[in-house]
Amino acid sequence: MTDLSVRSAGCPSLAAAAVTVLNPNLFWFREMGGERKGAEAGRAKGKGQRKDRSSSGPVGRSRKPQRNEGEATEKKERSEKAPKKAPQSELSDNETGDFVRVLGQVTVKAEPEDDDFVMDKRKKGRKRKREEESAEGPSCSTSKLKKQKKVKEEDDEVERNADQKAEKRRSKEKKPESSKGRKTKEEAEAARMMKIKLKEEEEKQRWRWWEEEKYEDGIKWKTLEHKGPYFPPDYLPLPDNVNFYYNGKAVKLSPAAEEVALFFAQMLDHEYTTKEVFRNNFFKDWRKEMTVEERMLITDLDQCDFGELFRMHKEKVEARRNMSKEEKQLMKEANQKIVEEYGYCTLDHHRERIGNFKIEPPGLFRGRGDHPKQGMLKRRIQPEDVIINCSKDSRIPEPPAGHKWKEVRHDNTVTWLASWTENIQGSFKYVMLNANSKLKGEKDWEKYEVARRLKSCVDPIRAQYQQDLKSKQMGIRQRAVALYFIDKLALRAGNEKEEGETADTVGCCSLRVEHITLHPHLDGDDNVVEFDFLGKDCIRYYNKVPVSKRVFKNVKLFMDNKHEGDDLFDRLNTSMLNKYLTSLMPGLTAKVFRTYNASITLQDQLKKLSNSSDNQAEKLLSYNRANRAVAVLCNHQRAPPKTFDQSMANLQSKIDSRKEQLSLAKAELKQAKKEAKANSDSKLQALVEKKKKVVQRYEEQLLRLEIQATDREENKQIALGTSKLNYLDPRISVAWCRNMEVPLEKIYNKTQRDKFAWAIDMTELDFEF
DNA sequence: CGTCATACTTAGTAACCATGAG
DNA sequence: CTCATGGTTACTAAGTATGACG
Repeated sequence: MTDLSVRSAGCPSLAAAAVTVLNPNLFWFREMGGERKGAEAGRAKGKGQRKDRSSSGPVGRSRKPQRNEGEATEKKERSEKAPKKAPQSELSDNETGDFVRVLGQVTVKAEPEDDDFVMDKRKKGRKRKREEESAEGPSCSTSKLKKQKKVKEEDDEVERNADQKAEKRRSKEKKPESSKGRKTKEEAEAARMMKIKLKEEEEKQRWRWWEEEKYEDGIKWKTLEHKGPYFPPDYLPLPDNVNFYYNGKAVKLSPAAEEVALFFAQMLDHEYTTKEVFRNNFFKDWRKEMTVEERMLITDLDQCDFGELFRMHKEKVEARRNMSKEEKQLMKEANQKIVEEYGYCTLDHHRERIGNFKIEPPGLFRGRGDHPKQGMLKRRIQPEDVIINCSKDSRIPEPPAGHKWKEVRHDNTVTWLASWTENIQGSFKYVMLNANSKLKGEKDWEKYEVARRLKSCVDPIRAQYQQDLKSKQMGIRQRAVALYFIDKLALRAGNEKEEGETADTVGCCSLRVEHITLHPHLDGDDNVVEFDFLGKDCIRYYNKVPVSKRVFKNVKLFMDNKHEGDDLFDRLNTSMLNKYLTSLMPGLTAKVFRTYNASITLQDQLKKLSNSSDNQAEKLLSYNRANRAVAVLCNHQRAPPKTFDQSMANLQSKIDSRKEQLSLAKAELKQAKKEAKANSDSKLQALVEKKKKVVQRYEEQLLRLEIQATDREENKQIALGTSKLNYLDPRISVAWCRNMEVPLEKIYNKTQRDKFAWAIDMTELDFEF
C-alpha cells in the first residue's frame, strides 16, 4: 500500500511522457534493443538446474538465441547508443501513478452510479441473464448490484445510430465533387457511386449480433456450413532448362527432392539461408525427401548450386511485377472467385468471412529469433490430415478429388471449421473466422468487459499483493512480486515452454536470474531492477525500474543462491498465478492486466492530451501519442522500415536547407534593423517588420519539420497497430472521436471498422472504460 | 499437483497496393 | 509516367489459457 501511494505521488504521468516524445532531449523510451535479438543480454550458457522436464537433461541448454546476425550489429549499436541515462523509470512510475489516479477518480464514484457502465452491463445482462447472474464475479459484487440498477432507454440510441448513418450517407453522396471531367471522370464518378452503394448494402447486410441473445454456455453456433479449406496448388516440376547442380554437374532431382530444393533456392537472398542451424535443418529434412540414389550422391550442402533455380524464381517474381494491367486484373478476379467460393461460411444463417481458409503451403519453417527448428521442412498438408468441423445437417464439404478427410466432426462447442496438425512443433492449426465475425467479435467484447471489471476491483487486488510481499510463504511472496511486475510493467504471463523446441524467450513467470540485475542505487534512483530478456517473438525487453524497497528485497531474496539458468520464481507458474487471480475475480487472468492497463492508459492519455479546441491534426497527434504511450508500455516493436534511414535523411536535408534559409533571413533582418536604426524611414521600418515575419515563418516551419522528424524517429521501432487491434477498447476511441468530432475513419481503417463494428454501433458519447 | 492436448489470442513481417511528388 | 513512400492485407508463428488425466 505504502508503495502505491508513493508511486502515485507527484508523477508527471504519461501525458508528460507523450509530450516529451517530441523532445529529443527528454527521450525517455525504454532502450529498445532492437527486435529479435538478445545480444549479450545475459543469456545463460548455464546448465539449468531449473525444472528441466525433458530427458535431454541438464546438458546443453545453450541458450544463446538471437537471430538476424546480419542486423545484429546495427541493432547492438542502437541499443548501446540508446540514452542509458534517461530516466527509464519515469515510464513505469508514471503509469502506476496514473493507474492510481484513475482509481481514485473513477472507482469510488463510479461504483454505484456510473451510467455508462450500467448501460453496457445491462445490455449484456439482458442477453444472457441466466449465465451472468450465476457466473458473474462475487468478488466484485458491487458491479452486480449496479447492473440491476436502472435501465436506460435504448430507443434513443437506436435512433441516434440511424441518424448517424443517414448523415453519413448524405455526406458521402455529396462527395463526388464538381464534375468538370469528361468520360473518364464520369466513369470514375459512377464507380465511386457504385462503391458507396455497395457500402450501404454491406451495412444493411451486417449481422448485428450484438443485439441478440447470447447462447448458453460453451455453445458457439447452431448451424455451420462451409466448403472446406482451400489447398495450395500441386508442385510443378522444373522446366528442363533449369537445373540443379551438384559438384558442378547437373542433377535431375526427383519431384519430391526438387520441390524442397526450390524452397531453399527461393530463399537464397534471405539471411536465413546463411545460418548454420537453418542450413543443417534444411539439409537433414531435404535428404529425407531424396531417393536413395540422390541421398548417396548429395552429402554436402556446400556442393549444391541452386543458382538456376534461384534465377528462375527471381524472373518469375519480376514477370509477375511486370504483368499488364489486364493480366493483373484477371489474376485478381481469379483470386476473388476463390475467395467467394472458399472464403465464406454460413454460421447460424449468416454469411461470415473466414480468416484463413487456405491450407498453409509447404515450405521451410521460418521460426523467429534463434529458433532451433528453423529450416526444417514444413510438409504439404493433405486432405487426409484435415479434420472438418461443421453441422450435421449441412452440406459436408467435398474433399479434393481422390482424397478423403481425416475426419468430419460436428462439434459446436468450438469455433474452428477445419484443423490439422503441423509437423514442426506438432501443434494444431485451425481454420477460423475473420475478426469481423460474430464469434470473434463477441469474444473481443467480452475481453474488454472483463478488463473493465478488473478496473472496478483492481484496488483491493493491488492492496493484497502489497500485503503478500510480506508473506511468510515463499510461494505467495513470489506470486505477489510477479503480479506486481505484471501489473506495473504489463509483462506477459510467461508460460513455460519446452526446451529445445522453440527459441529461448520468457515472460514474467519464466524469468530467470540472468534476466535481472539489481541496482541498489542507479542514476539517482534507489532500488532499481534492470530487466533484459527476450519476450514473445524474440523481442527484447529492456527496462530499468525503480521499485519499492520491499519488492527489491524480495527479488534479491529470490535470486539468492541461484545461478544462471535458474528460475527467478521457482515456486510459481502461470497456472498457479491464474488460479489465484480467477479466485479474486471470475475471468481474471494475467493477460487481463495487459488489456486493462493498456486501455486505461489510452483513456487517461486522451483525456490529458486532447482539447476540443484543437484542430483536427492536433487532435490526431494527441491520439497517436496516447496510442504510442500504450505501445511503449506493451513493448510493441517493429523492424525499422527498410527505407527509414533514407527517408530520415531526406527529412534532415529539408531541415538543413530550412535552417540555412532561416539564418539567411535572420541576417537580413539584422541588416534591416541596423539600417532602420540609422534612418528612421517608415519604409525601412516596414521592411523590418516584414523580415521579422519571414524569420518567424521559417522558424515555425523548421519547428514543425523537427517535430515531424522526432516523431518519426521515435516511431521507428514502435508498432502502434498491435495495441490498437488487441489491447485498446474500441469504445474508448469511438467515444473520443464523437466527442472530439473527429471522423472515425481517421483512426480506424476499413478493416478495423469492420472488426469493431459492435463498438462503433453501441458506444455512447459518455462511455467510460 | 504436473503434464499433455486443445483452442484461441496476439504478434511481427513481407507482399501487395494506392497515392502523390517529381 | 515512374518511382518512392506509406498504408493495408495476408500469413503464420508464438504466445496464453484451460481442462482432462494420472
